[in-house]
Amino acid sequence: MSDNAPDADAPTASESLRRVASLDSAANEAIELMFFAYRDFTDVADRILEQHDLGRAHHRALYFVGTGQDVTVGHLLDTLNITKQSLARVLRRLIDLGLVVQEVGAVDRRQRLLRLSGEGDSLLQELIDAQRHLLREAFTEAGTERIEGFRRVMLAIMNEEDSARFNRRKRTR
Amino acid sequence: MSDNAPDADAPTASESLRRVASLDSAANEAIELMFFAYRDFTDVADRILEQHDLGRAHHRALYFVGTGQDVTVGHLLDTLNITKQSLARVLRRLIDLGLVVQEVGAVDRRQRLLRLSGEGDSLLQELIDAQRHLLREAFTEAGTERIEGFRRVMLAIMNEEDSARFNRRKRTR
DNA sequence: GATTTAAGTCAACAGTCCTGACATATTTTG
DNA sequence: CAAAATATGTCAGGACTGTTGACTTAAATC
Repeated sequence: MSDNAPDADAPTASESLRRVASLDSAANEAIELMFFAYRDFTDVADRILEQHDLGRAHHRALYFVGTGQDVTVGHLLDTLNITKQSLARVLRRLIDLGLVVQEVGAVDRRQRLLRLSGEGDSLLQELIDAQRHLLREAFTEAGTERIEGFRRVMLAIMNEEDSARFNRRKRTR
Repeated sequence: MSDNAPDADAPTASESLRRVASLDSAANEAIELMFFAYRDFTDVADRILEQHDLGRAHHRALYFVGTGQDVTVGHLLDTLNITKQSLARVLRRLIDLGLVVQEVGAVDRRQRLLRLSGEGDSLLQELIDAQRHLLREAFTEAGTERIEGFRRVMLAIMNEEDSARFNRRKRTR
């Protein structure tokens, strides 16, 4: 059922115990894998952000503004799951620095459509390049045939709301 | 080489271009996988921590104190990559709450060996259970044969220092 | 015209991280 | 043994990111 072995006979009690135990120990290990891998993944971006006196919050806003279409403040609030105040502070800084520009929505003039300036885009590209480079190397080191396993597990870790958001974003681009 | 096709002949220029491009697009996708998966992974713990008025920093300290042996303040500083001040504040709280206890090192009396109280341990177990449960479900959903791909990629994402630390911790337990 | 919605703003507070400086106890070293 | 190094703790102060709650403005919708 779960693996593709032709189950000639049902798993014995001890076998299924072993299976559960190994799933548990893999999960225990994965707790640490998540911690260390995520830390090093964010580190490569943090080093670039530091040079511009920006933080992770700016990175996230820049990212979702730059990779989406017709991104409004409301969309950003939804995607980032933070409050209007938190976002406002971050967005204000990005706008003041000239990295993000706003324009009044064509359909709904209450909306402020956000997009990156040329400068904002080159910073974002620098950040994406750094993380993409790290991941490309990791895929090569792990073996490209392992990418699919990584993908599927990461997708399964995400909650429904986020995997829906993820797929929506993918489709839209 | 990278896929399991019997490479009868060397890859053409356009093939190797395609391969690089697909590696890039997998890496682009992975940037978002990391963001959303990590957020949901930490969320399950955050919900528990909230009930105890503790934050992520307390979680991390609790985790590494509880899963290591003869953990000193210095070890914790190394593992967490934060400053003494940051750790001190967090540790003070955990000690005041009676979740962590200190004892003077037997070999080196300058050291303070840290360990969890019964209460600290049950909180840690609650946190680990929540994340382990999420990961176990994810492994099952993705298919247990995909765990190895996930593992290897995550390990490869980690920098050398952290993968060394990771392996050291594994061996020690 | 009244209500709802999108966005911006003010004030205040909390958690977590940082730097730099300095104190104490203990171990190691010359 | 005295001096230097190490492990820990602590003080002061600053930065960033997140929170809640209340209020305003402008535009869309009913």
